Amino acid sequence: MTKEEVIKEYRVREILEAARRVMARYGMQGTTVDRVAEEAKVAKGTIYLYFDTKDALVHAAVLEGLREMVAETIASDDASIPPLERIRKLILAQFRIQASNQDFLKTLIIGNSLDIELESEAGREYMRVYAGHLDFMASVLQDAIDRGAIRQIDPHFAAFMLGEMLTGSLRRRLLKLASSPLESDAEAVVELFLRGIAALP
Amino acid sequence: MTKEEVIKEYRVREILEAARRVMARYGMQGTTVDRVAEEAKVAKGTIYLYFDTKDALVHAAVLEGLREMVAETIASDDASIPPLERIRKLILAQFRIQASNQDFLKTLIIGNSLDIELESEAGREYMRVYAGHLDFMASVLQDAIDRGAIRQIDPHFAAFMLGEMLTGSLRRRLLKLASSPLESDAEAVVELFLRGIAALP
DNA sequence: GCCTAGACTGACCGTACGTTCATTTGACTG
DNA sequence: CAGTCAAATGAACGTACGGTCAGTCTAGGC
Repeated sequence: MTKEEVIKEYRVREILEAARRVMARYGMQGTTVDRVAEEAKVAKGTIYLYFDTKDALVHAAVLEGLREMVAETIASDDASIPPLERIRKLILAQFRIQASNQDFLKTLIIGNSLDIELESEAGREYMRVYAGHLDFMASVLQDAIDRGAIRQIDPHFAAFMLGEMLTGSLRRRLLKLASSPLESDAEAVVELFLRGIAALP
Repeated sequence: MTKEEVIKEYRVREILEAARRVMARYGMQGTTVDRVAEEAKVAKGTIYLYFDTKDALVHAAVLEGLREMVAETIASDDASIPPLERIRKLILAQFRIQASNQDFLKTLIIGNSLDIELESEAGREYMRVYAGHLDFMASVLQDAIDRGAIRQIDPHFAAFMLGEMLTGSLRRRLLKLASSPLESDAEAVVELFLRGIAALP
């Protein structure tokens, strides 16, 4: 009984890891059951002994990946140090964790929705539109820096982060994680960003 | 000649708008040529008179949508007002623009990579993991607020934005928009975020 | 009022991929 | 060593969907 469960758990783990490797290599669209089977070195039918559908397989693979990352974050926490230092440590820890899961996260963060290969004409065209927008915002920030209105900061970095906060606000709303009116989100982003880039006193 | 071009342009516009509506309703995965044809009230073959492949169609539809939004942003800019006020206006304008393109953006921002229906058991499970993580980060921030180490700010909002900056850093790197070492990004995020939530002097 | 060009149609085709299941394998038992 | 049975296999199936093309329709010229 226990032995069989060990074997089963081992198989499941093998398959889930293979699924994440395939996802990382071929993207969400290119992740087929055939490829996962080949990567896990089992027959396609075997996968269906452990997962009802392809969706269930992908679901389990992603969920396990996320759970591991969340657990790692919490494990790195130390509530005994001063608040600001604690926050700082947590941010740095999450950077480290994300970096070591890059390949897996890649499929969840980019490529994903558009099945866009970055190195394709289509991909480059999207990037041109996006980069043009970032350039514009960065130039506005650079102007503010030149006039001493905000502190010295990499304007492209700041422009990108602002964009992330903006789409993040929309995402938060769409995910139903925010019930407050849109205006208060907008004000909060203005506040957070402007303070973050404020000129040194 | 001119008349034919007008007709052609009209058709292309109709089809692209239909494509965006289908994308908004069914998500990227559920966007089929049959559905776009039905939505545009033309036969499937007609679409192939104007676009070589499905990818080209989707590409054109998304690109046009993005370009319109970028153009609207720049149109709202006023370089004659003081820098901080100018940045503030731009942020608010982008909130407005994003809000009026919600349905279209939805497919690009969420759902997308996982073809996850938010109202499914799978979707809820992802959200539980994610929300748990946000709760943890928010509790750390709440602790800092209670101790007067940072200013009064909605801790869930701040936790979410921090998460956006973190995944944003990774995204920026994967998009090859940043060449700087990971560590300097991490430091810059710490700086931007901690200043943004800093206690009032 | 016929004729032609070309816009438009939608039935059809080929393929990729998720899922199934009859058959084989091999570990354990008596 | 024969028998048993669950685990594993992979060929075969069904279907959804991108793409095609032979046929139909219509506007404009003569």
